[in-house]
Amino acid sequence: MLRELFLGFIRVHILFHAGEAPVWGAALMEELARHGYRVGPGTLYPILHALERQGYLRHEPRAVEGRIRKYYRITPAGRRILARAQAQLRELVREALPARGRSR
Amino acid sequence: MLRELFLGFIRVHILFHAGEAPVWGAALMEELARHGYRVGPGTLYPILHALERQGYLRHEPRAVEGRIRKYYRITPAGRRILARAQAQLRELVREALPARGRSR
DNA sequence: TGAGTGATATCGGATGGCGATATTACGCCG
DNA sequence: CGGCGTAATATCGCCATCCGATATCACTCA
Repeated sequence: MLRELFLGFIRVHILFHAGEAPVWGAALMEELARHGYRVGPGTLYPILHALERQGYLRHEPRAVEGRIRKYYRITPAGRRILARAQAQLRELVREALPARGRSR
Repeated sequence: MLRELFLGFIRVHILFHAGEAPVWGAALMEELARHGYRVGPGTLYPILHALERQGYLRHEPRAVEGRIRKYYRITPAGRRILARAQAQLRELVREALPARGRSR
C-alpha cells in the first residue's frame, strides 16, 4: 500500500546509517523494521547494489564470528547526495508538517 | 540521478497540498519546481491518476477562464495515508537529520 | 474557421520493486 | 572428515512505475 511513498525515506535511512558506522544488509533490515518499514531481502539487497553502482556506497567484506558480512559505508558522493536529501527533507518538513516539535 | 529518492517526497507534497486546497496538475508542477523537484507531465499525471485510483485523491473538473482544469482534493483515506507519512517523516527527521531548527 | 494557449493524456522502452527461492560460507558435532 | 544448521547475501521473473516526447483536448479571440 503506497510503498513507493516510503522507498525514498528508506534510502535516506540507509545513507545516513552508512555514514554513521559501517552497516550490513541484515542489520539494516532489522533497523528498518524497527522504524516500521517492512523490507524483504529481495528489496533491500538490490537497493544496496544500486546505491553502490551509483557510487554512493562502498562495501568491504569482513568475517565476523565465522560469517561473512559485507559492511557498507558511505562515499563522498554519497555524503553529497545525503546532504541534498536532508535539505529537501528540511524543506518538506517546514512545508508539509504541522509545526510541532520544531522551532525557528 | 537518484530520482527514486525524491518520488516519495513529491507524493507527500501532493497529498499535503491537496489537503490544504484543491490543486490542479500544472500548478503542482510549478510548485514542485519551486521546491527543486523537476517533474514533467509524463511523471506527474500518472502519479495523480494512481493516487486517485488508490482512493487518496478525487478530482472535479472545473472551467476557469475558459480552460478546463481538474481540481484534485484529498479524500479521508488520503488524509490517513498522509498522517502516516507525516509520522514516518517526523521519525526520519528525528533520526537522520542533524538536530538543527528543532527542539524537544 | 483556424491559430494560439493552458491543461491534461498517452506511448513505449527502460528501470525498479519484491516475494520466493537459491546460493554461499562457515562452525559444529559425531 | 561429511553433512547439517544457520546467518547472510544473491538472483529470478513478473509486474508496476518512470518519464521524455508527443498527442489530444477545449476554449478564446481575431
